[in-house]
Amino acid sequence: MFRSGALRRPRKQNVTTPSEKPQAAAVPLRSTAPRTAVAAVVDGREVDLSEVAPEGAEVRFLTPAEPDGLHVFRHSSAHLLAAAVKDLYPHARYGVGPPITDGYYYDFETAEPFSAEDLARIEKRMKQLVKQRLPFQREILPKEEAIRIFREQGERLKVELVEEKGGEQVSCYRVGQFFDFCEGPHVPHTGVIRALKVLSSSNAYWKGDARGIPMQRIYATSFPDRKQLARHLRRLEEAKRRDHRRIGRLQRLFLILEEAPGQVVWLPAGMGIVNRLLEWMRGKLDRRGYQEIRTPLILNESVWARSGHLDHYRENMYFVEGGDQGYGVKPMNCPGAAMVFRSDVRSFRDLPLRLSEFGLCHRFEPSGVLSGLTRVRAFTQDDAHIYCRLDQVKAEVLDLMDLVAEVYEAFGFSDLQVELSTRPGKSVGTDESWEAAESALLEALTESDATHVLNPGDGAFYGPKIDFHVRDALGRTHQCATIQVDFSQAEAFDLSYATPEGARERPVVIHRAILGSVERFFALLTEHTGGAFPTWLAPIQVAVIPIADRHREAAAALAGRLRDQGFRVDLDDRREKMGYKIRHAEVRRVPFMVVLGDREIASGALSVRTRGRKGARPRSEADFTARLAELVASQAVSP
RNA sequence: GCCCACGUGGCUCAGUGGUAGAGCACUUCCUUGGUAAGGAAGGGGUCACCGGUUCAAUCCCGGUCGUGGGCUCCA
Repeated sequence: MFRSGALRRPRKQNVTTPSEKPQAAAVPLRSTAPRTAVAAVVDGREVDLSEVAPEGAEVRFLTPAEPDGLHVFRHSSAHLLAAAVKDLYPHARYGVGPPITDGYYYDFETAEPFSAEDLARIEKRMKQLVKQRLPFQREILPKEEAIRIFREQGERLKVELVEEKGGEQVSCYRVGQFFDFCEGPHVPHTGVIRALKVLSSSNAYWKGDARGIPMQRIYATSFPDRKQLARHLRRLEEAKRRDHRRIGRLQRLFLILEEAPGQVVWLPAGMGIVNRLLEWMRGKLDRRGYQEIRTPLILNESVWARSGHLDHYRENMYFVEGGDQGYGVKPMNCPGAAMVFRSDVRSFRDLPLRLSEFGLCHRFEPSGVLSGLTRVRAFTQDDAHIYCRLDQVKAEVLDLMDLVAEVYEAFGFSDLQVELSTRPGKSVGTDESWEAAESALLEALTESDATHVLNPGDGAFYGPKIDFHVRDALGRTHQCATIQVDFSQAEAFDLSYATPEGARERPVVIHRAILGSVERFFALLTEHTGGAFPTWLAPIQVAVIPIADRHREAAAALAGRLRDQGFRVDLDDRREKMGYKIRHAEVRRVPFMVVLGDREIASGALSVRTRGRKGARPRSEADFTARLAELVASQAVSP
């Protein structure tokens, strides 16, 4: 518990609560707020409902139904979490506790990490505090006073924060016995946090500095009602169910060997999907004037010295020796592409030169960040380098945006978020070229009607870029496609082309990946579809299931006919019950199951079951194959 | 890389200081069955690896490797 001195309220004369201001004759916002409001925006400033709006002020109320309101709600929940932790573990010093996507966390400095039992206790305590409907009370006090209080309480982290961030007057909040440095606003009382769940704990560092103070972070979430919480928890379950590592195991798509951490072993089923995916991409690239190349996996160190990787990327690279020469394993495909460009005399007539490469890149990632197919040490980039003039950038980017949309829509990803990142502090290239490139990107974005977010100063040192984030079936976003302008490569590799006047000029390079890493895209697609791959990609498209031994011959004949038409068919003629085989196919998410028994043989029709749908419908073989062919040809998203 | 947890048959996981179990999967036999698991029998594990403590280690301790979650979305 807090020592008594710390508990004492700051003396009255030091406190300026809004209600004590002269204009306090007016009524607090709360009295006119809708029931679900958690805070208000008065003239653009977020405030507590206990505050009073000045005459004629513009007032808007925030509810958890909107992002800003939910933010306040979760922020208050974080305070509640810290309050519970301080009740139960008085020695835990509290750090920071912001709301995050889907919840909030709070960091504590403790000797011992929190166990699962601790988390359960904390959740229980939080719920007790909710029942008490404790008010969130704002207190404004002088900086020195706040520092004194936190120092008395032994909260050295808070002292540090107040010293760093506090103005002359410092805003703090009290909820029950818990007192925290915080700008607010907050919900009126803990009672509104009706549904909460403590999720997990893990390690973090004070201010994110791995050399700094280790902290124990507790993740939790909260909602204004239990239904929403239940829905969220169901979604978490669903995410687990769709985990590409689980499905990869179940459907025998890929392996990751202990002997080769961070690298993927593609099994036949997964390899087939990847191959079909890449063939499909190749078709698109052909039509858009790309020329595919393949460059060496390992290149002499001199190349990496020239490209700058040796200076800036060394710790992420693998090196090998051959003879007395040192070689670097490529972490990116750019130098190879640059050498292809340089291998011939280029003229302005050759531009834009679009060189694509499905290049296998190796990057030494720290062991702690590896994860399934999403964070690996070896991956295939669906890369391309477009060599063009600065004035061609816009047209190329427009074409790329079109390609990105086309590719992602084909898999049912309709929600693409676009980010434009501009020149960072440290960068190469002239002011004029940056300006031209940035405006080319911006114009392309505008013309393609893409709503985008601006990330000023977040571009690469060699040029501005556009990143794409896709939203999957569970509402999670993933960074995939990227378009980057590069002013550095042409210089580093002395690339040039002949202008109409016969002069030599440096081309601008556009790097771009559409799928990003093929491995990561595969993971995304697996989780997005829950393993129910669209028919054109599915490892097995049809499971042919004979009912009894006497139907095996007809089933084999049918399977043969389907295979002759190019379909991928599994003939399940094991001596098992039909229901068992149906289940087998359903679990593997085979798009179609065709059951063959006496009835089918007599009628000549097929009984076709579609995955995920109970029962079967009769269909003529011709209809069925026509339907299959159509699904494949159109690359239908479902089934 | 750092912190925490975990590593037991192909998979999911139980378990104990006295050289190990379940379900699924697999094999064989019986069953010939109408849209998500028929029955029986059987095979399969140096309990991740290396070292230590102990009469005895899968279990306790240390190390290594691997896996998982996390490592600021800034009061």
